[in-house]
Amino acid sequence: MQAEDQIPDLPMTSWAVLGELSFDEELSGYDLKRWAEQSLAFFYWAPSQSQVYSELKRLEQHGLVASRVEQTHEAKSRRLYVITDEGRAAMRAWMAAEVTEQVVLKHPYLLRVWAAHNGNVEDLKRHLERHREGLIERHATARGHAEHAEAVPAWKYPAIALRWSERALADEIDRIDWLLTQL
Amino acid sequence: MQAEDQIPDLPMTSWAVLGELSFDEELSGYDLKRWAEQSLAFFYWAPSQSQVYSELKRLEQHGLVASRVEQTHEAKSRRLYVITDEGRAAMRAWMAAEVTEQVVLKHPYLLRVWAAHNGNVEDLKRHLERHREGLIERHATARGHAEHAEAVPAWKYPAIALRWSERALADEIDRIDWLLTQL
DNA sequence: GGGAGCATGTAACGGGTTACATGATTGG
DNA sequence: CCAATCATGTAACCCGTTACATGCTCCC
Repeated sequence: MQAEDQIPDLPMTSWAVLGELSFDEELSGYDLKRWAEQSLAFFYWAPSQSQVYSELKRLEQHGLVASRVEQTHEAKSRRLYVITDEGRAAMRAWMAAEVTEQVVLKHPYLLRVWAAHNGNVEDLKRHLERHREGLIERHATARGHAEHAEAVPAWKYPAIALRWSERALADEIDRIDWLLTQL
Repeated sequence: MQAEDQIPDLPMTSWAVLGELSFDEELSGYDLKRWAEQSLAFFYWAPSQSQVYSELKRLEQHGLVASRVEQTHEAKSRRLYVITDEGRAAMRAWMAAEVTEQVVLKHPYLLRVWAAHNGNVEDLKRHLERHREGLIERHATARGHAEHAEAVPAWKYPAIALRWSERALADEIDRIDWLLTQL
């Protein structure tokens, strides 16, 4: 009776891809990659193109997704994937199970702050300011995506995740500003 | 004249280990691992034990560190590493160069928030609350380490990095609380 | 006509993890 | 005496990236 026992052992990225398909749309590897860049990338990861395809193969081997080939035009086709009932059951079980994975943060800028006695502090400040500029942009992008998602009822939870990302980026900007006062 | 050209091409974790040795203490692989857990782990990563040893080998092959064997007791020895002048030069060049690596965040809880329509929201909330408890603990630990580091002048920058981590964890806790109101 | 975007896939590589293996020392 | 900690290392494995390879379609 324990759902956990039936959870197939997949890497996290598989769950991310299966999660995308759990929104019940028929999507190609290409679609999945682009969508991941606009949502998952903010709090999880943007998988490489080649990985999306290999994860789809893996999921299909496990019977969690099914595919068909669509003949877009005479000499062109694309493979479209849908989640199966097994896939939906796996997602449910995965959601119910304890979270065993750790939150991973790898912050190359903080590594340099930590080791700042090896270099010039003004150089480091310039690096941080450039980082800050990128964050401002990402923050605006996250807000845009969040607003977009909020307009679609089925995307309630993606919208919450994107608002979280917006907040996380705002917090990160504040902390960069704080860092600049400390250096 | 461009320092960047002379930077050996090493994975980030190598720089983390070399960075530890840049504080001019003679340390064993075991020491390095433990210290990483207490500082680097908060904003970068806790490398596995086996990796520390292999990174040290790599660094020694590049001439960035040097080692000697200390005979602790008759039948027991440990290998102690120090940074070389070349290693110090490499660290300086690395600090001056543009930061090309991306900040990596992999948040398994947010992935589940994003895909929350697949499961029970109450389950998810419970997972988040457990996560919150862990964060409270980590927050206290970070503060302790930061206070400890602040007492040592040579650890000025590690102390700043740890204070940053303390703030990052406080922000993360606030965002979890916000998430719980939204679900 | 040409460049941007659509679209899919393979192969090589490597960073990093887990598991295995071993054994001494220290403190309760 | 026994468990925890100190201490080092190897081997297998795999996730994920980069680079390579190919070719169509749409729009300016």
